[in-house]
Amino acid sequence: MGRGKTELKRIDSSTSRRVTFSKQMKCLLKKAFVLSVLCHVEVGVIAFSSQGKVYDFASSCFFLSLSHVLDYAGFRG
Amino acid sequence: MGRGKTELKRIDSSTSRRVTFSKQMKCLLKKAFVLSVLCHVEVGVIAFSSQGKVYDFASSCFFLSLSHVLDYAGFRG
DNA sequence: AACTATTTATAAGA
DNA sequence: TTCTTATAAATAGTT
Repeated sequence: MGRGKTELKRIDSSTSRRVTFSKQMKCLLKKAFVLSVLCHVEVGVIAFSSQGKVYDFASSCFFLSLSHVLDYAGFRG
Repeated sequence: MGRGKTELKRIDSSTSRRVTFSKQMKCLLKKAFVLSVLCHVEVGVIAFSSQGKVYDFASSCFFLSLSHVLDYAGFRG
């Protein structure tokens, strides 16, 4: 989106990649939230940035927190 | 988006709710995929429709499949 | 299940 | 860099 289509490939510049991640991650979480409300469904999103920071959204306590689920299941580190 | 802003509340009509879910879910999964490629990060999305159907995306085998992770962790049914 | 007017997201630019 | 803006993408209501 924005000024000109972009290729579907890893962004080379680490600075651009971080900026894009920050912007798109925010919107992804928002969209998951909106979807869960409008359609009354359970939605969970989780992502790990290259810095190892976790970003997540879970629509209800059913998921507790997806990151916690992953911890519980031993799927991180 | 679309013709007129919508309220951030559950869509009453079950038909509209299903149509909206189908449309938005598709885009949510696409956005997660695009984010994972552009920014080279691990992303996972999972949702359960009111019909109990699972929709998910996982950027790599690190997640295996989020739905499998949840099964493994005993977080479904 | 396609279309389209409008909103939302965002890539570049300032 | 934080804000702006032109453009792409998503989408609500319509056909």
